[in-house]
Amino acid sequence: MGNADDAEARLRAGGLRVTAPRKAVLAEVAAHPHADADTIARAVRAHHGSVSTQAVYDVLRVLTRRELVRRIEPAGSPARYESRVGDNHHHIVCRTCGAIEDVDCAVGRAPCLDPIINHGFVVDETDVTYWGFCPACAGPDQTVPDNPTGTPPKRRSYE
Amino acid sequence: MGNADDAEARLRAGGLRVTAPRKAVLAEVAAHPHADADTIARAVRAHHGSVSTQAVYDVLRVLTRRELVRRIEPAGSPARYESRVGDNHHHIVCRTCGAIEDVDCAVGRAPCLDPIINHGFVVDETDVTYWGFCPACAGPDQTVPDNPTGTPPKRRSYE
DNA sequence: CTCCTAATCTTGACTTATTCCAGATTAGGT
DNA sequence: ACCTAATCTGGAATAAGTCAAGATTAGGAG
Repeated sequence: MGNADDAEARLRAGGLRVTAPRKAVLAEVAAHPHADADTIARAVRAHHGSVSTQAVYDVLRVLTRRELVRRIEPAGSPARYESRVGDNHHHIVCRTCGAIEDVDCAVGRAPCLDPIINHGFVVDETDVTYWGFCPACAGPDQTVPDNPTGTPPKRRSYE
Repeated sequence: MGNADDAEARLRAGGLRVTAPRKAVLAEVAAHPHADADTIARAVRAHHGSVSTQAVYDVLRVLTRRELVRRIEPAGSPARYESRVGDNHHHIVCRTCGAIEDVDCAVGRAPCLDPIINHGFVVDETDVTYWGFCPACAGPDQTVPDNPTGTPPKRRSYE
């Protein structure tokens, strides 16, 4: 998945100028699904040249608008980015460590759930986020830790 | 709904000390569903005495933990609070003006949707957010405005 | 191939939402 | 009526992201 040439091809396909920061950001988003902007910035600096923080945000914004990446914002977490686009899949988030995994749409194509009462809204997308505990945080017996003192939740401190 | 006496009763029922800021915050959350912390703080100051910003955040945190209010965090928006709790209903959010309405759970009780593939996660809650345009922002003919220049989206600038 | 310009990138300040801290105040059990 | 843990106050700090102004550059026109 996502080497530099692939990134370049996708940028051109999206009608975007091909620049070093864009190739690098797109490649790193593909390499680190569900990473936040800061993680992506550090990965880019590690594997490619230096980039300004602003460039990373600008690039992510453009890629998101052109739908080359998808931005997700789980409650209590900074925005995350992924290069799996176009299928409206959903996410499952660990309350303890913040780990995120993809979940295929439970129902069908986007918008995959129609609200019964729509209050006159025109709905064009449905976000579904599952909350729980990942295998590591739930423990081997799959029981939910009700408060593992000493390991404060990194994400979503409420609830 | 939610006058001061009612708020006091609910605080006691939740095993919490009854204080002026708590009664005031709880009453204002009930009066302004889906308001953010700042809106609630201003409403409290307008209708009750003065309160520190910190007290409002503390109170909202405690009320959330005791499940007297529910905190929701739509992407691109500050956290919102509502006093309708215990039924895991969902929300529909206007991309243009940020208006939020309740939507009854489409399937059943919480967690109302089981992910097909759960990656070993123990899931205990499902968040569903519908995105679209409210009647006012979609226009009387219910068509989606693809970019009403001059009225930049207040919330969720991406996508 | 060279030039030109809109698009893009850089640096650095700023905003928003929220939390942390330390000390003062107070609700409500004894 | 007192005592103390819980709560509230004011102010500083933080995280994530945006804004602004000027420098650089990709890539189409000639």
